[in-house]
This record gives sequence, C-alpha cells and structure tokens, in this order.
Amino acid sequence: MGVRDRNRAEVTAKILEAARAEIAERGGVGLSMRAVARDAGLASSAIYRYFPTREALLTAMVIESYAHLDEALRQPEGWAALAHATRDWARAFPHEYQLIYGTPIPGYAAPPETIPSAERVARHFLEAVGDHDVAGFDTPELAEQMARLAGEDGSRSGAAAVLAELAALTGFVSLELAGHFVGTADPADALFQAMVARQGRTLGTH
Amino acid sequence: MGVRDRNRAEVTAKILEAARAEIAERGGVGLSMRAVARDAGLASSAIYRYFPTREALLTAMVIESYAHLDEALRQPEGWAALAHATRDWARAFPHEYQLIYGTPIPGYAAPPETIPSAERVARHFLEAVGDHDVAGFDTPELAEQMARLAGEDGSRSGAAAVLAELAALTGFVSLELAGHFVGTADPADALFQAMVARQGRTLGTH
DNA sequence: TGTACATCAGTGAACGCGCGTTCACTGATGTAC
DNA sequence: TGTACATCAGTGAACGCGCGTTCACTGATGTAC
Repeated sequence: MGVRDRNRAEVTAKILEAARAEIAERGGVGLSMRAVARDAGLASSAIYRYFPTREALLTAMVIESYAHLDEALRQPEGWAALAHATRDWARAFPHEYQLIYGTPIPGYAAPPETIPSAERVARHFLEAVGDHDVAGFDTPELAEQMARLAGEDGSRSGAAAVLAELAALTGFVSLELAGHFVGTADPADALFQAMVARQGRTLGTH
Repeated sequence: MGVRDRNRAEVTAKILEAARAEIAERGGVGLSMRAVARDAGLASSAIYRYFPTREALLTAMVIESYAHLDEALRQPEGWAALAHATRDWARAFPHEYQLIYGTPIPGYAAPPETIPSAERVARHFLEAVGDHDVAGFDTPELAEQMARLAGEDGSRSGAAAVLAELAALTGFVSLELAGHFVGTADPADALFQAMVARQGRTLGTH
C-alpha cells in the first residue's frame, strides 16, 4: 500500500468523521457537501474525489449509522435489554437515529446496498425471540412473507411479531424525540418500561 | 365585514391551499415562502402580510394537518377502525402525516398552540378504549402523569396504554412509508392487520 | 354626503447567503521500460 | 537505477440556482368629522 492509498484512506476517514459531526448537529437533511469539505479541511471541490454526489455520502452515513447502532446492540441480551439499548442510543445520537428510522430525506432514497446493514440490526431482535411461535401472527400470508427473514428453522410468526414490535419500539422513540410526550408521559421512562414489558408478554420472552 | 376583510380571508385561504399543495409535493422541510407565494399568485414579499415568518406558516400547516386527520377519524368507531383510518389517511397524505408525526423539521419546533390539535386526534383513540383499566400500565408514576389526560372518570392505565399503542401505530406507518418493510412485510397489510388485532387484545377492546 | 387622513395589501428590487457540481489547471505519486 | 509518461489529489474560480426577509413605494379601502 503506497503513500497514495494510505492518504486516500486517511482523507476518507476525515470526511466521514466531518459528515458524522455535521449530521449530529444539523441532521441528515442539512448535510451539505460544502460544509463537510470545510470541516474536513478541504476545498469544496475536493470532496468529489471521494464521494461523487451528496447521495453517495448520505448512503455512506446511513450505513455507518446502522453499524453504529449494531455495535450498541452487541452486549445487551434479551428483548428488554435490546429495547432499552436502542432507546438510549437514539437519545444519545438522535440525528443518526432519525437518519435511519426517521422521515426519508426529500430527494434521497436509501439504495438497496443499505438493506444488509438494516437487517443486521434487526437480527439482534430476531435472535432474542428465538424460534418459538407468536399467537396472532401465524397467518399463511405472513408465513410466506417471512420465509426468507426467518430462515430454515426460525419461526415465521415470531419474525412477523418482531417486525411489528420493532415498529412499536421505533415509533415510541420517534415520538419521544419529537417531544410528543411532553405534557403527558414526561419523562417517558415509565411508559417505555410498561411498553417493553408488554412487548415481552406479546413475544413470550420474559 | 368590508371588502378588505373578505379579501383577506380569501387570500389567506389561497395561501394555505398553496402551502398544502407544496407540502404534499415536497414535504414540510421543503416548504418555501417564495414557492408558496408563487403558487398563490402573489409577489414573494406579499406573503409576509399574512404570515410573518416561515415558522408561522409551518405552524398553520401543522394545525391544518391535525385537523385534517381529525376529520378522517370522525366516522370510524373502535380501535381497529381508527387504526385503519389513520394508516389510510397517512398513505393518502404521506407528507401531511410526516409533518405531524415524522422527524421534526430542523430549525422548527412546533409551538404549544399545536398541542390542542394533537390532543383532539388522540381523543378518538382514548374514547375507543373507554374507561377500563389495562394491565401492566397501572403503575403509580403513570397514574400521576396520565391524570390530566384521563380526566376525572377516565382510566389512567387505559390512557397510558393508548399512548403506547399510538406510538406503535405511528411507528408502523412511519416504517411503512419509509419503505422499511420492502423485502419482508410487503405489502404490509397482513402485518398491519395482525398488529392491530394484537393491540385490541392488549387494550381489551375486541 | 363629502372631504382629509390613516391604514393596509401588494409590488419589485435588493441584500446577503449557501448550495451542488463542473472545469481547467498544478504538482505529486505511480508504472513501464 | 533512471527516465518518460500516465494517473491521481487537490485547488480556486465559476455557473446557475433558490432561499428568507426587508424596504420604499403606490393605490385602494376604511374612518372620523
């Protein structure tokens, strides 16, 4: 690996770090190629040697954010611990969270290459539920749709229920971040706890 | 009411309609005072005679969107019907939905004056559950937080459970709109149906 | 009913800004012989 | 090992755009007497 390659890796890292900081401060919608270049100490045009478009940089950040959350879900075991870790991570990095689970950025559609990263996150939750069935999610149509996700010996109704409960989890966190619980469930800890307990009952993982 | 007042009401309506169209097409983040003025047939400066800032126009649109959803929830009765009506409305008006339940717009925080509109929507769901208790949501802390929302003779644990299930509902719809179910629960109707049924069981409203 | 003044809606030009992306160019690194 | 050429990273200027908001001004509507 020559000087060129080493340098390229270093500058790429610097750009990604600057982009991460920009997103942390202004969110994904506010991500600007010029601002990132400035933060990274480059001329505004230089960034195009590394990322051909803003879209490409956004995609890199989406993948990074999934990886970041994935990492936060390595230690926790069981549904409740995973749920709490997700909420904690989201509150620590709200804009990263919103980049992946929030409203899509106008003009940007996450490309298929981000799907494996998204699935890696979901796997933690699927594993927590294991291979047992969940009543009410065992319809023929769901069974068909869940075949791939559940795999050979995973539970298809379990996978469906996990997807639904992931929606509940992200829905809760999104509302909390947006301030929708102010004036009612504020702070939201008690309501979150109760919801996670309910999820445990639904999924049969207590 | 003189010519002036009548005209003011008419132009205001034209501006709101233009803003609604802009949001439908580009979303709340993309709402531009100049574009709205153009659509309404006004000079870009004229809109400031009606809304002093972009923030004020956004607030008007947030309130409008809540009212729009509120209207869609007038006829449906019972939790399941309300849930389906919400999802249908969200899919018909995704950007309006995201304006109220999506990621907050950078630089804009919905002011307190939007809260009553938000609560009016929630009321439909609270009424569907009525005054009976929901197991698992009857903790002292939640009881205290829900006192105002539940009112004199409403159930506090019921109110807490409704909030949690509203989070599940909006979470599902948000993920669906963002395309997170593509490749798994796609189309998402079956999963939605199963989730709503599960909510009915949780809330005790079958 | 008529007149004098105050209020208001709407205009066009301007300010100051930031954006994504392209381009011709320079100097350094890499490659083939 | 040395030389000739090709590739690449980085630069500064530029294009063309849209934005929120302000301002001095004009003409119409409203109000007080």
